[in-house]
Amino acid sequence: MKKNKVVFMGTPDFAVPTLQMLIEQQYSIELVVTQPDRPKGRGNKHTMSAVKEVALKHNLHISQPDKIRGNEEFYNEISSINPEIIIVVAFGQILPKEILDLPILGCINIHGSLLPKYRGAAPIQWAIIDGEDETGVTIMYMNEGLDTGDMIYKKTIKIEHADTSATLFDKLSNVGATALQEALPMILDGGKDRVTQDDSIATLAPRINKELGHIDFTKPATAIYNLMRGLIPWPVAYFIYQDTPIKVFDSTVINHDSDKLAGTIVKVDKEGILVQCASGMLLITDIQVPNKKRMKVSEYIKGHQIDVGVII
RNA sequence: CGCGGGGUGGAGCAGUUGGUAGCUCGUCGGGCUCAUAAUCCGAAGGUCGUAGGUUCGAAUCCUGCCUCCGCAA
Repeated sequence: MKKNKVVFMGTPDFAVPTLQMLIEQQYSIELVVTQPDRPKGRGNKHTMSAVKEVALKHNLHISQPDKIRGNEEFYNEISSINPEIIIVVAFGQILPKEILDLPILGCINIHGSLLPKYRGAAPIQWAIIDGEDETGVTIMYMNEGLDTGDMIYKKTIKIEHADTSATLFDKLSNVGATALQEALPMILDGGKDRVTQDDSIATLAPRINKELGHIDFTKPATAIYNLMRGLIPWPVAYFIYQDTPIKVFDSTVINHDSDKLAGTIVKVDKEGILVQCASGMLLITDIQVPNKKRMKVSEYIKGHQIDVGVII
């Protein structure tokens, strides 16, 4: 039985495996901090975070401060607990210095990349978009910088050709939990093996936005394929056909070229929509148009027309 | 009271001066063919989500209900 007093901070699905691991390992979780319930979904119903659901099920104390910075009430709440360690996984807010300094063993973060590469909000997506072969998680001490703290443990996994951000999130959330489990003894021992990040090889993984999903067919087919899978499940890559944005959910890279310009629709049939790119072609097989759900191109063309020769 | 779209033969869609329904694909039968996912001929299959209203008459207008979905990070 581990008696160390832990505060857990996290919000989405990604953080759930770690919380469950801490529960199973019988750490003394004094408090779970998560984002407030937000209006979400059709009809704007208030929905609790994935972490809150788990915390409720295990009768853990929950705190949902609106803002953490400058929030005296929350600071008092957490400092009165006097935690030895604070574990932060995809929490969604920057922690102020006074909280970082609180626990004697430090604030620990699980980051979804092999630091110092891909610091920032969207490390998993960018690793895929950049066509990386592998990525992983890093267990690190938090400081005031953006994912710049000392590292204590890493775990690497391969990025499969068919991986999307959705599948990789899933994998890494579990890898993150086991990585932390393996790293905790070192941390509880004072973290003597911490390694400083080499800032000179650091890269940034900024927040993803919708516009990033607009496919530029003057890029190589492979790059577009990587962009597509990196933007699943959100915001999803798209192209514009006759003023209608069409999202691309799946496609295949074809390794030879037509004699058409990049961006030209070369062929349309039940196999999919074949588009010439800068190098190679992309066979688009799964799409979604506004107000419709995702469907195969073979289904879509039964009721809609897509003309060959159009440049998109 | 967040915004919005839809429910029509197996699938995807069309059907805004209201007059009992069409298209593409698929399915079935047949022809052609060494053969074929190719092609040709033919056929089957729909109480137009549901309850009610307006009307001589509604898939098409109005109301309630059920139900599916998209956008909002």
